[in-house]
Amino acid sequence: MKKTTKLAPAPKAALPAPNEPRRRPTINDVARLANVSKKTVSRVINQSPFVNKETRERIDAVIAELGYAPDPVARGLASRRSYLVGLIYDNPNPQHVIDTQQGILDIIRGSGLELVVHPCNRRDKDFLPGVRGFIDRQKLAGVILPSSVSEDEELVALLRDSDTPYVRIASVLLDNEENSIVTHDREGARQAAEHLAGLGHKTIAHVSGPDTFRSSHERRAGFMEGLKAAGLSLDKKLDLRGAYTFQSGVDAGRKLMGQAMKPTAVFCGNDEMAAGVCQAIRETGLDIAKDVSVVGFDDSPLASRMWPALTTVLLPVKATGRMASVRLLGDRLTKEPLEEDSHGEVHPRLVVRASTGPVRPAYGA
Amino acid sequence: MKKTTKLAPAPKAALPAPNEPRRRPTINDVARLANVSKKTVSRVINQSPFVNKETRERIDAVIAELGYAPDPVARGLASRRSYLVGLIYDNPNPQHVIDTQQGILDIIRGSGLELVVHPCNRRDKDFLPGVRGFIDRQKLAGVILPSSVSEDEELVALLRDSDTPYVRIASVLLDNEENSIVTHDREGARQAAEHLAGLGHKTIAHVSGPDTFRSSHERRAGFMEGLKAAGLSLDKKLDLRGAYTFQSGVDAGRKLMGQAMKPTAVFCGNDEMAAGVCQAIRETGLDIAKDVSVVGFDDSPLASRMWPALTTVLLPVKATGRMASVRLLGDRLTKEPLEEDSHGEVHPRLVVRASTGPVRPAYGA
DNA sequence: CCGCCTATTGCTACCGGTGTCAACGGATGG
DNA sequence: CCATCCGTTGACACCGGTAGCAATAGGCGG
Repeated sequence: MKKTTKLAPAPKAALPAPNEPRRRPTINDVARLANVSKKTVSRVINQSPFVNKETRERIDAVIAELGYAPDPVARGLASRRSYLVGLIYDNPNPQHVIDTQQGILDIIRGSGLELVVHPCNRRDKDFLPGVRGFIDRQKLAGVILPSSVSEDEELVALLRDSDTPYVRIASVLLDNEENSIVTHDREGARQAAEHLAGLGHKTIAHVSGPDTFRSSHERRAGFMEGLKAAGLSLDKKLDLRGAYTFQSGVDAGRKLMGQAMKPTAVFCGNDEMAAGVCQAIRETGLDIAKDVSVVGFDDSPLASRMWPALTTVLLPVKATGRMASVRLLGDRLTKEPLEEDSHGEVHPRLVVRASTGPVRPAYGA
Repeated sequence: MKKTTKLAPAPKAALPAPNEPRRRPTINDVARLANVSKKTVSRVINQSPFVNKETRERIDAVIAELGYAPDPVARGLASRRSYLVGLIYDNPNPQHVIDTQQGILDIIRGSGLELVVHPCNRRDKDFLPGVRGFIDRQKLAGVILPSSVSEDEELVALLRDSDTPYVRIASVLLDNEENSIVTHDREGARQAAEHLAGLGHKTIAHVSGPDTFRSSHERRAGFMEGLKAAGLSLDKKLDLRGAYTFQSGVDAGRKLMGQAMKPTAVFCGNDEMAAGVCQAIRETGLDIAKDVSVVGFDDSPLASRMWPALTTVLLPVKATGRMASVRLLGDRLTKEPLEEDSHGEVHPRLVVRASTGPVRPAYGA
């Protein structure tokens, strides 16, 4: 490429020192070579419409030749807005986090933006100060709030205060549509209930998530709707609360299988708990599906790897990450987003696998 | 918010506008109030030893009063080094990524550093350009390379070139000790082999990972060592290669169970494949543990949630993330790292669960 | 009493961009 | 033919820090 240092007495080199160790080109280099002011180069990189076509082309050529790329740090300082997108989350259901992350990255890849992950603990006393520090130190381009934190109004207030754009992902509409992605968990749960009712189950239990999450309520509500539509109802003894964890599923399952009124089917608020319930059922020597049907929610990898594979409600988490990114950054993205990523909502969908089957008349009541 | 143009002749306010909308304090504010130059304030925030004790205290007081925190973006621009730590990964075994991430975050929390995640695809043609762009745009404080990319010498060369500090996490020592975390996968695999041999198994199969990963070889080598120590060897027909994926485990399992020489035990290169093998075994109507023992590697959440719970080799991934961060950032961290996080290596450990049992004489050969 | 050394501190120039506003040349309209 | 306007462009200050080096002030040995 460059052929410097071939001849001994560097032939009256231009100002940049003879053996300058390959410095990144700056906007000044571009300006000099294109014979314009740096302001005009700035206009070009920012797609200002007030630049003469020829000038723009000349500058673009120089940029290409030099392989110039603007320094996001410098831009950040000058424009008071960094090129970082924040993902704040709590309660890391790892798969959920990864999927969201992946969705966001799918969208921002190539746009010069980067993703900063910032987990937090809402029960921690300095949760808010911590997040506040993060937010106003980094002057983020935007923040994405997945369901684990999207319901925290204090957090959202913080973002509004600091004038940071954000998008909330939640099971229902919490804010205005512009900055929300809605997952309609309720619909998925209804499908689960209908599926079980359709198989003839009448004694159906529910293990819900912690009531600090809206999604727990939504999933439970959807489940109730489904039952009701089938002319069924949920007995108090079959209505348990878990914590979205495997262990809480085990506990709930044991309780259910240890009592007089045993369910012939269980709908769980997520797959983790469903796996726990399955374990409890097995401990009693019963079979999944044949004796007791189990339905989960999320369609985590676990669901398809279990044996029997878990019937569950697929929640397209990755898609929510993509949508949230598009909402947040629409204009700043280089490539046009796919049409499917521009919606503001996703709809869960029942995936029938092997953990559910027709009710077994002999068993139970 | 802003109420300009309300009163006609702005009443000769002090220089900071009347209703300045709560601006973050800058180093200049601190300097002015402490009656020193900004350079001295800079010295204080950077812990320079050349500051008079009293001066330092006065400045610290002002900083506390103002709640001042230096702007990482401005610092980044001036010092040509950002306050961002990069995590580059490929082949996202989601759990692995999350654990590493979590480990890193445990360490950098509170230190003002943030974590930027940057997945990539090594098979992609513009993998290197992509990463290069990322690296020299962001001037990262450091980069952590988990096992999925730590073996890529081109990538490492890139980092060296751009003068970016990095730490590689790998199953063996690839570089110098200063910038490596070694996981000694081999030891874990040996334990697995010994465990199976100890249960009386003689016809033991191995499903290894793709040979593009060093870990595949290490795990296989450790397994062989264990077999050898027990006076056993690995039959060619029982030596299969998978791809670290669930489906490849299913395929391998079907092949194993479909051939004449059936194993009484299978050691898999990771838990995903082990789960696949379990599924294949079940498809043939056989029982895990009772008929065929299965051992995995990683101790992913899946392992403990399966039924029967999977005997596996626990790899402390989160700890590797912590160690890598300490290696990378040692001095820049606010809190002293725990002693346990300052080592450069971890050792895997066999976790015996329910998927392994004594060999069943009647079955197999 | 003076020159030199050391401990502190400040001045000034950047880092690599963006924002404001004035300047400039040709086209237009009166 | 001149004032105005539009389309373009550049000069300059500034974002909030850091870096290099000079400046200042006592303290000390000679």
